[in-house]
Amino acid sequence: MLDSVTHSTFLPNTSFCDPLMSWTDLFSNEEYYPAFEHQTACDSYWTSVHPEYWTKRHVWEWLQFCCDQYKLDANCISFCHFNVSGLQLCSMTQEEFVEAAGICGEYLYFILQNIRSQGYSFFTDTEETKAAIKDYADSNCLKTSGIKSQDCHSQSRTSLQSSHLWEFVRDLLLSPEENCGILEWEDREQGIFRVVKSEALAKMWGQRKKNDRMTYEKLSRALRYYYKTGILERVDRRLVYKFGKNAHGWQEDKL
DNA sequence: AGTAACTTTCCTGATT
DNA sequence: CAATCAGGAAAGTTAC
Repeated sequence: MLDSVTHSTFLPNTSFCDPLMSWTDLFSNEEYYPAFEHQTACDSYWTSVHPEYWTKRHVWEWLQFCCDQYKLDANCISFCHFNVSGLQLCSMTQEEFVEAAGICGEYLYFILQNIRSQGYSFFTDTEETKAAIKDYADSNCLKTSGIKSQDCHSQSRTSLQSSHLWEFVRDLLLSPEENCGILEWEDREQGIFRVVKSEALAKMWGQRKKNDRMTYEKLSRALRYYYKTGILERVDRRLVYKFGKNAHGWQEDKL
């Protein structure tokens, strides 16, 4: 059951998710406050969503967190460069980060890559990563005073890290805000869904796996292997799949 | 270090 | 014709 509630309960909006106080202060200036889409009904905080699925608002929340926690100088950050979705943010190179935020950009890039590869648990989970953060910050004359265990969450173990394709697909289906019409339910009760944007799906999966050579052809081959194990069942229609008896966490009444 | 499960890559051929 | 589906084969990756 635990793994079926992944993104929605990944992190409660508590502790370090101290809201928009300093953010508002920082960006009360119009020119640094580009309009981004209004938060939808699905009002998630950035920590509850994988970076690739962040909305522009999530990206801003993340920047705010970084500024607050790592004492980054917000004046160094060109916020119009970060008026992007999570998908776009994840495709930015280190150079682009530096261009957008100088030395802070380097640090932001480092933090983002760690979140992407290790989940939010990288903040606390191992001494190694803590040391890595400290080393990195030290070598760049940045403060790490904000990185404290109490800033994080004991329950931050989730499937963010889980890289199984079917779970990725399931979680995307369960996140209407993030999936951008890439996947859609055809029969919610029976677990039948359709791949609407096959290339986008492959791209997103490729980003998750850090593999820019991923294609829908290859992704679909992996999906077909699931027929054997009962994770998926065959539906004789193009781009249509159905969760099988061994898939879990997708059913509405069991979430 | 070995293994098994899972994923990626490539391929041939069929279907839509 | 292009996109997709079906799987076999083999190599690569990851978790334990």
